[in-house]
Amino acid sequence: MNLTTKETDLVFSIMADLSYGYASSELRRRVGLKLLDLLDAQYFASYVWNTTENAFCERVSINMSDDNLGAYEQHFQFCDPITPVLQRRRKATCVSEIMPRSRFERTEFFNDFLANDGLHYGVNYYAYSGGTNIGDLRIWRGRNKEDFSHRELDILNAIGPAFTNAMRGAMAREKTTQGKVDLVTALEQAANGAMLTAREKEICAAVLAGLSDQQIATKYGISFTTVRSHIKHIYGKLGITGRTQLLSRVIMH
Amino acid sequence: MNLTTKETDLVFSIMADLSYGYASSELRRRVGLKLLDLLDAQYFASYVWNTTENAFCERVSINMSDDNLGAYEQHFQFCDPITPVLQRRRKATCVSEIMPRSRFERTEFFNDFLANDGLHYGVNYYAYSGGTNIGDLRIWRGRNKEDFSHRELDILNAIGPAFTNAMRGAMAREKTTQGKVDLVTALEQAANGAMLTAREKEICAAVLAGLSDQQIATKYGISFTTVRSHIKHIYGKLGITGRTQLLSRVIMH
DNA sequence: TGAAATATCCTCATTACTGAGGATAGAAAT
DNA sequence: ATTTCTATCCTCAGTAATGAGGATATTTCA
Repeated sequence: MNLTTKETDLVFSIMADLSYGYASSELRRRVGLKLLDLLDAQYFASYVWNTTENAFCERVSINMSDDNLGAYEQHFQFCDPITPVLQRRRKATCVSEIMPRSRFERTEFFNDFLANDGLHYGVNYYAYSGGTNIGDLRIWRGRNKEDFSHRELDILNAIGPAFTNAMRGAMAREKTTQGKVDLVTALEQAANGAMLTAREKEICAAVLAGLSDQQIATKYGISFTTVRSHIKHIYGKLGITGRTQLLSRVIMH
Repeated sequence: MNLTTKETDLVFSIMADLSYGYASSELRRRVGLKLLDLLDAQYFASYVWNTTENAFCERVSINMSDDNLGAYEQHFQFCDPITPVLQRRRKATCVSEIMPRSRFERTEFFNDFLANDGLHYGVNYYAYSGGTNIGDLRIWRGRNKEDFSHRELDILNAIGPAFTNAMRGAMAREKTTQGKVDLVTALEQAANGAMLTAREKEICAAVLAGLSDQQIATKYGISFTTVRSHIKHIYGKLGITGRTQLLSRVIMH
């Protein structure tokens, strides 16, 4: 398989997006836009499977009606004859690979949901991390188009693992409060190691929160000079000479 | 730019390698092998810059003599007229872009080291994470070949960011000092979000490392006022008013 | 090629921080 | 009961950082 100039540009552009460090939703939106162009498709949707609720959440969509997708989330996803099968696949899969076209077009799911928005030919890719579905790519073409070819599936399959990896990274970064908690525990450790008093720890945390000496004084209702005294003691105990060193000291041991 | 069948296969294969989760050295070896094929080159070397020792370490090489590379690590890297310049670039750069061929071929570095192993035309790519060089790709062609073309540089530049991202992930997995890596990735995110330039990211990282403005100036060999300029721009882009706020901004999002 | 972005350098006034020297009152430990 | 620790307050000299105003050369990109 060779790639045309336009395809090469799009593939490289997607690679760049996957490496940039976007948040998971922005990542899916950007990749979706470019995949539509790359695969000559018109409709894109992406969800993240929520294991606790057993449902698809965090919708990202392009060219699809919100009402229809709302209906999918509320109703159709629970009587969807194709997505659970597609979801089990670990590679890009056309709807037509798992259900004959004739039968598919007679389903309620197709007639009342997909066709409602003009979706006729679909291919899905599901990203997995350690057995957990962490996001998907659902690409659809309209009635006037044809089904996806092997070539197009190959392209999607090439991009798939890179997308999975990027989603994994994005979700790891989004795992809430991680940094904050780490900072607090790191501070606690450093403080205990250096025998900081309770008050000194408090001041220390305030410094790390980005407050100026005067702000700290106001916050704790003590005088500026008292704050300075505390900070001087903290520096002495930690063997540092300034607040920026405080951070590197606390974070990097 | 279009890609031939062979090139497409190699690009997709590299993408797969970059997403697989290999250790950093294995990652570089695999990518190196495929890049040689992709760029019609014969020699590959890759190092990771060690900031504490100010030297290139963790060699991975293909088709190059161990003796010669040993000499590079011991001696030539410290009197290398081209690599420090290439290293400062944030994109794939040919040796011929930074030094005229005629002058280059008269250097001791070329005659006693490179030509010794048959290396004539080279292109390098340096991966950066938050101002830190976390790995490189050095690709060389022999005497009987020609210099690398723009097209080949474009290909390498497309793969570059994905390689950087993969290296970042690999090193995060390998690093035991979790905090440091978290800080680096957090910085990377904040920097991307605020559209910081490469140089600004570097300065930003130095500030976070606890260096004073004067120390930063010395470290990068620029004037104190230039550092101040960069920092001023960083504050403007991030909407903050001081370095302690920078800390809380980067750490706590 | 021309515009925009980037990296580099500069001054000057002001503010914030650091280091070194105190003092005092109360709590905790020996 | 005395010492040590802690929290609070103070001055003052010196250093570092900030904000606002530039300038210029190079690189990048449309």
